[in-house]
Amino acid sequence: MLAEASVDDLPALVREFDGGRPRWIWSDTRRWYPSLLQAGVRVERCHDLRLVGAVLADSESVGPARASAPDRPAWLPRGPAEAAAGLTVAVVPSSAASSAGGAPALFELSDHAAHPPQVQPGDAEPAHRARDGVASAREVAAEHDRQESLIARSSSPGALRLLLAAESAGALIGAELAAAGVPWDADVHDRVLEAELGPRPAAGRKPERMEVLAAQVRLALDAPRLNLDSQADLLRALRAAGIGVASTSRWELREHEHAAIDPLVAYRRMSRLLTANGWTWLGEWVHDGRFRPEYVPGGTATGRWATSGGGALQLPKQVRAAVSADPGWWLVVADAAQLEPRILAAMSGDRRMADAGRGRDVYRGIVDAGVVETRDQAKVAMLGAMYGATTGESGRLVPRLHRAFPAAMALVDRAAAVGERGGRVTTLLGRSSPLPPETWRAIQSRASEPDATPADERRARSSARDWGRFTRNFVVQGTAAEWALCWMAGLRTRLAAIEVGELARPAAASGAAFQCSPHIVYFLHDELIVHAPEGVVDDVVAAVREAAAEAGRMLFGSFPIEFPLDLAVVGSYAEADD
DNA sequence: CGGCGCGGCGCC
DNA sequence: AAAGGGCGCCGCGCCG
Repeated sequence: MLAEASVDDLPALVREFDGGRPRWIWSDTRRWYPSLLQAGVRVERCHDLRLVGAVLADSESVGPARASAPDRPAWLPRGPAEAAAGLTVAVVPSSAASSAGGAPALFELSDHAAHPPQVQPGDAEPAHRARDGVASAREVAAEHDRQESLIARSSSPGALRLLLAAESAGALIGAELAAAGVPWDADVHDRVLEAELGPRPAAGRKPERMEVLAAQVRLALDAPRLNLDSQADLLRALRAAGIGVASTSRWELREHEHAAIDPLVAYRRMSRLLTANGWTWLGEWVHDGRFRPEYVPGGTATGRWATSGGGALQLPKQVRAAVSADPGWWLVVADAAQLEPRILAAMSGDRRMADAGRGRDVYRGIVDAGVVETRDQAKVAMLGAMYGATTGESGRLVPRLHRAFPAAMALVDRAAAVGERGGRVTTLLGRSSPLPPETWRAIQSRASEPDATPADERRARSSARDWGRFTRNFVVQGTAAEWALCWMAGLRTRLAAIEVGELARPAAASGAAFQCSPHIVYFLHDELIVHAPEGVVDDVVAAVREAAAEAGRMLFGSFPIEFPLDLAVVGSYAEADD
């Protein structure tokens, strides 16, 4: 079935068909979903051809199947920056059709008014197709078939299906987060800024307190015209004053005793707050009591999300007091405690490491097992093992973990070895790392030529180890990202099923699709916040916990691993920060 | 003038 | 107190 419609009809189409629980197939969630949400319409499931195509293009699980399959079509956007526009389609397998194995329904949505087609007479393959992600309904259906075939012929279709469903759910959630927004109290934020920086300065000026600190630094360094914001000038002035630093970073400054250091560090701290999350940021990113950052699901190589504006992934603790629930609503703040060590234990099948975390803090468990003496040592050793530390206290402690947890350490060591050779590594569910860039290969081959110098060899070894640290971390960080996606996707489904009774005060600023029901408002790698009406907070807490337990089972089956949550029901994000 | 790399630093 | 992985954003300063 092929139906033609205008993009403006999409909300009505979705309303009509979503009750049948179809999986909507579309080119790019970022192209289609925001306008649906704006119309107050949510979809339950989707297949994001762009995101799925990106995973399949690299996944080693697909391996041989890819060689005999056609390439991804040129119209399919590659990167998140290339949002598709123009004529394109949504494909809906109706519940009846899919259960009967019949053909899906195709909807071809024209958007000619907004994006007139630029086809010149005689164009075989119009240039705007490749550029804008424009495709016909048949092309979208064909791409879906191609992707399904790759999955079916892969070495682990089940794991890959889970990953790709979670990835697509993540795309829906990313759009929903933007639509709902983080409830933000601009007055609280303003009070934080005044407490830290003093009164708001006039446009183009710095806060008085920063000027005072700058004057102290200039006096102490005997550099009356010094610009503290210029790293080069500052380094020169520090060295001229006899402070032997190689950089102006805070940790290096802190190793010296000088009258300039304290005011300089204080200036830096204030400058950071002012430029990253000051009044300008507040005016640009917070409107009507909501902070709406732009998330980029699947935006990093490991599968973690990125952001393309607003800096949502780096909200400093200083301003988290401004994240506050609407009247009659609460924030349910949950983060997975020591997610990455637990992920490593489970994916490597290391029962002793899993035991160390059962019913307690992982790092405590490592101390209790007699591996190291203090919790801090356990933490730096574990981080060092996952990040590839070779020096310092961390590097010295890692060998103790090798003796205690050989299976877990062998997994990350193997991943590092593959990376050092320039190979790919793959997460539990099948996301593979990118290959190193051409420049990296050039450095390696230079070192193996007969006339290679010791410097060439050093450079090659160093860049090989750099890439090895990346792949070492990739398997753990990437699998942790998969757990987090499954957690969040399961939570989203559960939240949608929670019945909200008579609600005293709808959260109007959350948008038509969310104002009466609990919804996720923030996500940060292993942590999320649900904005929940007073009456259903207990249901939301239970949903958050159940979804975490279910994510563990989906990834690791019956392997005895726990993913405990630190969870708090609070009025303000800052209160969750014990 | 805009683009880009880098240092520094916020988050996990 | 950093180290070792992943990011984004800011200001600076260089380049075309």
